Amino acid sequence: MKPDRFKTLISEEGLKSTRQRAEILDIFLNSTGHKSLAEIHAWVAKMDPKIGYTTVYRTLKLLTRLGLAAERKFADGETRYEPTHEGTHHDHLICLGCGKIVEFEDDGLESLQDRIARGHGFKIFHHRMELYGYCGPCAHKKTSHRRKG
Amino acid sequence: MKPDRFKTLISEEGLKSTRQRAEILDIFLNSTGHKSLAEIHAWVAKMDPKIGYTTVYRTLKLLTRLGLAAERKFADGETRYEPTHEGTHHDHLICLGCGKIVEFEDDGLESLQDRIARGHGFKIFHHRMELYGYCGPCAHKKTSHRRKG
DNA sequence: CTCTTTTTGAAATTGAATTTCAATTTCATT
DNA sequence: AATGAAATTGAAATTCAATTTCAAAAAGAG
Repeated sequence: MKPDRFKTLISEEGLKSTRQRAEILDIFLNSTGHKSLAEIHAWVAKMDPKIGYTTVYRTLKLLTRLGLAAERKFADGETRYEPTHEGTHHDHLICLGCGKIVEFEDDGLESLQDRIARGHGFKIFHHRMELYGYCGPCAHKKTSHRRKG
Repeated sequence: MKPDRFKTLISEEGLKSTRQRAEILDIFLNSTGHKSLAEIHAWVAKMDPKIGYTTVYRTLKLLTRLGLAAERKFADGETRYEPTHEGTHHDHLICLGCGKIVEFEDDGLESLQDRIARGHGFKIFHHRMELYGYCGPCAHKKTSHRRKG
């Protein structure tokens, strides 16, 4: 997102465009995603140590409200933020070995959930689907350690 | 579960069978499931006000370790416990209106997740799938309020 | 430039989860 | 039934992330 677009977007909300917000947005949008508040703050602080944790917290909440960020909470309980420009809807594969998080999208899953919901008389608005296991490299490491077990 | 079976199970673990543990287990197994620690403690305290919150907490952790309980964390962030005698594997439908939680099991979902994981080189060990929406009655209420909207 | 409103950042607060520790209870052994 | 080591209990303390408070600083409309 261009700095000017953010300025416009934010003033349309009746909010003020500040150096802190611009810096945090810039760093956040260029991050890989699924970062915790502490991680994002660490990055921000590296660029500008004057920016406080609270401001990063509030800015991420703001970005979430504006639809630029999404909050996620996986099994480890940490709140993570991902930029939403990464494609609108997706679910996650999470490696129990190295912690890698992979996004995926599956139409079959979407229709299956609708079918399940209908079967129970529910109308679904959103869902959460996370698959926990081992990615290729980690699965391989585990297997080779067990060799001849 | 019979009191004696629990006594046996617990002594096999090298642990001690106490009145508190027996009472908590009894109340827990006869609950509807998906109850928070505070809710379970409230029930327990109703039967025996001397039993402390910490003991309920520790006992539920213990039951989880023994495989008699399962911890769940839905979108509201509260940790909930369900007795595992309710059928081993299932996922959840959660009503955004009344909070009702319905369990479901779907073989198609299981095979689909395997297919997705394989496509990304993952080996899956467990997953989390929650569908959020409105149950029949709540969906109906919402619609009728909107009538002629 | 001025004034009002918003934002910032450090510190304080909240609230659930977890740990501590002295007193109590269990239970294997007398 | 009595003993004593080891586990358990429960109240209080601690932890830790999330959130709020509040005085000082910054934004931006006029």
